[in-house]
Amino acid sequence: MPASPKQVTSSPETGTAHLNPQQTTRLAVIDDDSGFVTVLSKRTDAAGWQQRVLSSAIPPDELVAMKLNALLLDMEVLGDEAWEYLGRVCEALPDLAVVVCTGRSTVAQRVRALRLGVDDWIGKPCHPEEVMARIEAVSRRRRRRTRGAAAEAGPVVVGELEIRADQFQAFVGDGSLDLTRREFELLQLLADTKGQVLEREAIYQRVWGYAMAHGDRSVDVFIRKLRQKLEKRSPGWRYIHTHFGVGYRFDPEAVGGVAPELADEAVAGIDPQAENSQVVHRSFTAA
Amino acid sequence: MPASPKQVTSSPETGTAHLNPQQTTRLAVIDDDSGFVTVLSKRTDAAGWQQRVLSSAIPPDELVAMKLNALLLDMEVLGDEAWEYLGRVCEALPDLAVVVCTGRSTVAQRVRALRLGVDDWIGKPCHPEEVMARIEAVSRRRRRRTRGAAAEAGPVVVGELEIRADQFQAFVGDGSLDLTRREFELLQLLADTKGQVLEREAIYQRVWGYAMAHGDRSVDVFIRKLRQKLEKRSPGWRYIHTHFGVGYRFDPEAVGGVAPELADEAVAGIDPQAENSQVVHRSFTAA
DNA sequence: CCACCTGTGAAAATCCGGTGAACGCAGGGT
DNA sequence: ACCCTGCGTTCACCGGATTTTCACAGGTGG
Repeated sequence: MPASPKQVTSSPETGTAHLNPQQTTRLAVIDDDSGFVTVLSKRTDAAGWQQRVLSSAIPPDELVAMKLNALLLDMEVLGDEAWEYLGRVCEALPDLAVVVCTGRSTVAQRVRALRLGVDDWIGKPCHPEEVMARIEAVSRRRRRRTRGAAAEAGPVVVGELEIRADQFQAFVGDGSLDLTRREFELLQLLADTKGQVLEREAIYQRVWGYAMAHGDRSVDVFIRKLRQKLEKRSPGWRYIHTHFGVGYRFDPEAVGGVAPELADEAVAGIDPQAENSQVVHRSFTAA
Repeated sequence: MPASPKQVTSSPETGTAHLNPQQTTRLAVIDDDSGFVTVLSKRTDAAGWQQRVLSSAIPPDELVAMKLNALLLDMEVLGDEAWEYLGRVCEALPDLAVVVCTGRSTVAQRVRALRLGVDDWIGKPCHPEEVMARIEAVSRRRRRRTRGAAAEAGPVVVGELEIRADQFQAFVGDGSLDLTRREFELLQLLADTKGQVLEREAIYQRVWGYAMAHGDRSVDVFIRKLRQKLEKRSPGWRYIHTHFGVGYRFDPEAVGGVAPELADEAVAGIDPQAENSQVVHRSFTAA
């Protein structure tokens, strides 16, 4: 019970590329050219990649469930809906590395695909080694980006909080907030963008790794959990502010349990009932 | 007491129909193939990219100083030190998009370059459009991550107003106007089209995201709310002008005892432009 | 002076975000 | 193999914030 560090462990990498630095590549291949697939598989296995081969397109939702890092596909197996499918996939999983490897193509087709969100286009025939190198190159940026921030130097301190990326945990003094992975990732994102108002979609996108479905309230729920844990360890500080109709903003501010001059008001206002919650940020405009 | 928890506001889907002045691409090209460079430049200029052409390698330090987004280079002009140079550049500027565009090459060379940190490798001859599309594709990921869609450029200042897209809010000095989301979007649209007279239908279409029903007065109501909040924080300035029978026009002008001549000037400069000659609003101020 | 428009207030209808709780899944332990 | 527990997702409900809708008053133009 006492602050047992629990954290990480669990949960396989949530798909979010955001916080999975070190992780083997999880690749899905949509192609029916058995020769090509076989040869490629041999290499990827040797490289320790996890791979799944599909002989036809599958809905973006299922791709999400696979928690992939990269997707390699041949336009030919997609048939007529190829473009529309590419568009949907790239939109739903903006963080997924999408590489097309297909036969003959025109400049116009390649440009169209690239503009649609595809990360690279390779013509067949091609060497598996180059395919892998290109997939790595595409994945690299994301990894460097996210990892850079994470493995970063010292712990980040905001307000009374100490966020330790190396522990996937946050502390107040020596007490752990006991955040789950998702909670931690959310907190880290917020802290990284301190002061900015983030829309729910943007938060979801960056923490969960894929597009938020209309009406999903996960972000709200996690914000609540975070607030609870923050309040528990660091009462007297307000960290997460709600911007009605927009999203949330992280900005630590000591809230006054202390406002002597307004004693009466304050005393009256002291309602022990935690219930109040109703944060209501109202930042600027002191008025 | 419930006096006024107020905050920003909301608005569902709608969205964002605004144009986003995406940050321009800053590209450096290291190549001595004048024909290629010329053709490419024509395209990049047309696309609004900022570009610098170099006929030989320059030290990474100088590349840093140029604040580039992308670097396009031909292995041939680098000579013997090509590999070593690529390595240094990729290491020194991890966030720079590095694309090689060169003549014949072997799989081994391409793989080597990609593993070294190069983001893409294109063989010459190639179509400039594809080169651009690939550079965009490489830059895309980083851009998405670093700046959410909203954060774009700095705050916009008009009159006494400061419109901060990253906060979904407008300020006068340090005081927030306390705009709701819809109000903010309306203000943003107006400010973006400063000086133009917008018809109600057009405003509705762009802020609400769908066609305005006949007889809907929402736009009028929101204009009133905006005017109230603007007046409250910035008296002495007139921002929204009514064009009878047409719509509204945003144009900040100091009003009041202070600089009459300025006001005249401004009014005079306005271009009626409405097809109906009749218009000619003349904002009833002066008196 | 007569149609039209636009400015206003306020009531009515919606939308939003905070909550508490139920579900389903997966890992660990027995 | 089975049960227990932690975690992430989904729902339904509720009070409060925001948007729409209305009816009327004041202005504008011809």
